[in-house]
Amino acid sequence: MAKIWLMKSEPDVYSIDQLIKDKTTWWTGVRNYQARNFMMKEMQLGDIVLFYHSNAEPPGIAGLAKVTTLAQPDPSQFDKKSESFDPKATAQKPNWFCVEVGFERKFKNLISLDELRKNSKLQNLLVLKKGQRLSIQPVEKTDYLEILKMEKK
DNA sequence: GCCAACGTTGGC
DNA sequence: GCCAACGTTGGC
Repeated sequence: MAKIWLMKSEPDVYSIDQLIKDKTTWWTGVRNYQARNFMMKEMQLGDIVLFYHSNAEPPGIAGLAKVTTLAQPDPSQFDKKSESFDPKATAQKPNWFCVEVGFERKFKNLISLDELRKNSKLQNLLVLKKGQRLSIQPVEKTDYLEILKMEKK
């Protein structure tokens, strides 16, 4: 069964509108081991992605994507010009991996962090926890279904 | 292996 | 722009 994930992106850097244009994108630049392990070890084809706009006005869930290719070495770790360059990584022993995600649907209205907070049914949602900086988070199915309900309101 | 110092994230 | 919270680094 497909798992559900929340993936953060700063819209100034990469927004859901850009994903609409690109149709798919490699989720490069993740440099946190926990987030990497989710992509590397747990994500499966067809997993659902809640596309979250962080550092945005307002922050919130902008729409849906899905995992279209399993984890591959993140090319940005080898690119000296990239901010995500990792001098310790080699082609034989890459340190970082990324999946490819494809656009599914943009919500008519962004579901803001504020709205999510106000929904008392979403107490398990990690993004609502104080100090939760992890850029890729697992989401429980019940929470996902509840979020979809919020979209229709 | 501890932990202080530092860098980053991300809401506000 | 501020700063709390967190992850990582590196000296010991």
